[in-house]
Amino acid sequence: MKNKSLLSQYSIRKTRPRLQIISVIGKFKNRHFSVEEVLKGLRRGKSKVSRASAYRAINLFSQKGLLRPIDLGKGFLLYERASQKSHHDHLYCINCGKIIEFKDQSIEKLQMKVCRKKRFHPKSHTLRITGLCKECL
Amino acid sequence: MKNKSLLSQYSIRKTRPRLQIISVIGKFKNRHFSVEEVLKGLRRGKSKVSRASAYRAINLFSQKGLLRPIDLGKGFLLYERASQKSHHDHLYCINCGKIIEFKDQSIEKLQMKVCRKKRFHPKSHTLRITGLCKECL
DNA sequence: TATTAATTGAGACTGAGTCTCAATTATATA
DNA sequence: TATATAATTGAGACTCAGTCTCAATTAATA
Repeated sequence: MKNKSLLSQYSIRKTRPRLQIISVIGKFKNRHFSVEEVLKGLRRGKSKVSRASAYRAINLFSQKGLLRPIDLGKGFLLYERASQKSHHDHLYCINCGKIIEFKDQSIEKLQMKVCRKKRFHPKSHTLRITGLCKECL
Repeated sequence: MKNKSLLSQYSIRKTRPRLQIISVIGKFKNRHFSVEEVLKGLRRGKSKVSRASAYRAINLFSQKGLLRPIDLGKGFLLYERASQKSHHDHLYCINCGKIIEFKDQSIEKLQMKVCRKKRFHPKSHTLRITGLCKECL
């Protein structure tokens, strides 16, 4: 079973709620999703996982490196499968909500340089550019 | 009166609640503050400004360019006087909560380059590096 | 299979922020 | 200065994401 081995791979104990959550997340493919969307997906599929457990599981998955949280400044977090792509940053269109991903090694390097200069030890960073995508102009 | 002229300067209609809010904000000096902190400051000073009005005023001030919101990913926004310093980004220490500001023109330029490549029209951006400051290691 | 430790569900709770709408107040004009 | 009009306010109910508690359940392990 694919989902079971996915959990062992990340040393996460296998429980029914967690497997159901993984399965819903699988349906999102590459789309970013919120915990509330996962909950809706569970309800649609008749899975009775509590709100508390969904939040707990998704936090755990993020801790363990299976998911990656994305903060678009919307007042709640989105998530994505961490393994599907490596770290990247986001352009976020205020008008249509589109998320454009980008990766820029030179920016990352300059960030490291800033940290060295300030003797700051980075754990993670968020770079989000908000504006209008080409379709929305 | 300094606060009154500050409001006219930004074409903001002068009302008692807004003047009281400006006065509380003045007391924070260069410190970043949340709306709830402003509310506390108002209560301490016996000013009876409603929660709704405080949020409305501070949003308006941000629109008009008097304040600048800062999103440290804490689940609520902080603000700072926009005029006191120009745009900058933040290092945020998870352990002690310290905020270290930095400005890096090369990073800004690379961001613009990314936007041009994606035909994206930036309105604002947030770059936040989270980690441990030198004191907290 | 029994033991032990981790996990779960229900729902109350929190905290930031928004909304409504009648009452108040600021500004523009006469 | 008085008045008309438009903007602003306050009270508190509400929303929404997320957390907490704790008894009951379930997973891993021996």
